[in-house]
Amino acid sequence: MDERYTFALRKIALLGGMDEYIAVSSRELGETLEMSQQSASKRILELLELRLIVRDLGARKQRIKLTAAGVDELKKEYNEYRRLFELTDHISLHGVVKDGMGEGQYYIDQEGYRKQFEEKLGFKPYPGTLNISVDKEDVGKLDVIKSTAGIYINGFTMGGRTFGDVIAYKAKIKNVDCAIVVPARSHYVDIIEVICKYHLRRTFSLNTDDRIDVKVSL
Amino acid sequence: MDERYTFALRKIALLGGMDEYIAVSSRELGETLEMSQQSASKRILELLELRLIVRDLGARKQRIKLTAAGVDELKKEYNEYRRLFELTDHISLHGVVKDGMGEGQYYIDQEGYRKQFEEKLGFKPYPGTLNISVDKEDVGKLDVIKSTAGIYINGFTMGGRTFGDVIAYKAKIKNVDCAIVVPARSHYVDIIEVICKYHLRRTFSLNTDDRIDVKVSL
DNA sequence: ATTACTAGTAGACGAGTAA
DNA sequence: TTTACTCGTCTACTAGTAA
Repeated sequence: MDERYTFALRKIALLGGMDEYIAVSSRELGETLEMSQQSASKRILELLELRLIVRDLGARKQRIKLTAAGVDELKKEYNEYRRLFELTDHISLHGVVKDGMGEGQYYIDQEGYRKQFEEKLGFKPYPGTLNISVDKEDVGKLDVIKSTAGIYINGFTMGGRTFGDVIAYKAKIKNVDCAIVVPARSHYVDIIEVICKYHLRRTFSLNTDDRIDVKVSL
Repeated sequence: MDERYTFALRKIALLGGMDEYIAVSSRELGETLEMSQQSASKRILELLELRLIVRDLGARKQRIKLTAAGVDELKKEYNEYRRLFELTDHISLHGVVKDGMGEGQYYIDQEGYRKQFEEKLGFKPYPGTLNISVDKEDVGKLDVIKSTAGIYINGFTMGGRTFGDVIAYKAKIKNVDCAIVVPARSHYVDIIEVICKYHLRRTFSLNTDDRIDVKVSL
């Protein structure tokens, strides 16, 4: 991907073209890209050809918008910047305590997981998980966390029931060692489950909807 | 700034050249930039000329590193991406309560600031500021906040003493309206001052080093 | 191996202009 | 006003090669 294209995409996005169609003449785009109207017009044609933008060529003024592919290009570059500026040795997730349905305990208690947690994490988890609803603005950080290695916990079958692979990431809540656990094959999640040697709710006197921070190690 | 340069800077940074000197031959750089050895060599000379990188030209292999100016260029672009992907209608700053030296009160009490606060923010600030040491990982967000408009508070001279321009940004702490205040011509800061109608320390029973979140509106 | 010069060239750009 | 064609220029690139 030529940086000329991502540059143009970024500037179009900054003009608002990521969410909806925006009216931008080739002259205007030329100004923001610091090039002539002719070159900007050509750039638009190139981006259209690459299917990075779509256009609604009205009578007076064209309206353009990034396609999903165009947004993906920008996300790719954004993630490069995150690697440069955000990742130190941990990522902080902010959120609020939520009620689990008790299914956390059911999973943790499974011998197939339990043994691996002890072996690979170095602590015997308290039976039950602390559920945290991650702030909307921090949900993207989960992608970054998932792009790192983590500790692979193999799934198993037990009495005809299948328990999938999960990945654990070592973490801390106020200096207490714990781990967040996510399904290996998971889509979008905004609730994380935290396991710990201690009963976290009791240890920190947490109530539902209390704010809490989790520092995930990388 | 030509996107060709920031592209090269970003790739060098991803190779580790943001923190320390890295050994990269012009051939290698050419590979990562998808260009010839000759062009990569030229690009390096250009970046050197612009003082965006520095070089230690050893006998066998050159070692290069981004300068502060080079890192700033990347930060600028990073902030553009943050605006695209992170910013909804607010930015959350996380940090801990710190002791001010009482100078907050001294400034707030100045009639020159006081009147403008009341007029432009819509509340009469409690005399005194809450100082918050922003988490290291959130300090970068201050740049993003500063890149937005904010509410300009003009400086003034009073008894031979000059009080500089400051910028206020409306914010909330746990749903209580407040504002963060930063000097208009400020360098790097990691402590923010919060003003509010109420005495925040008392209202929220805050002690020094307590964790706290501030939601800055955009 | 390196880095980086010179020379030649492909292509990106802008001016002029049509629709 | 728009968008976008053709065409001439100029520049950013690569190949060849020196040090």
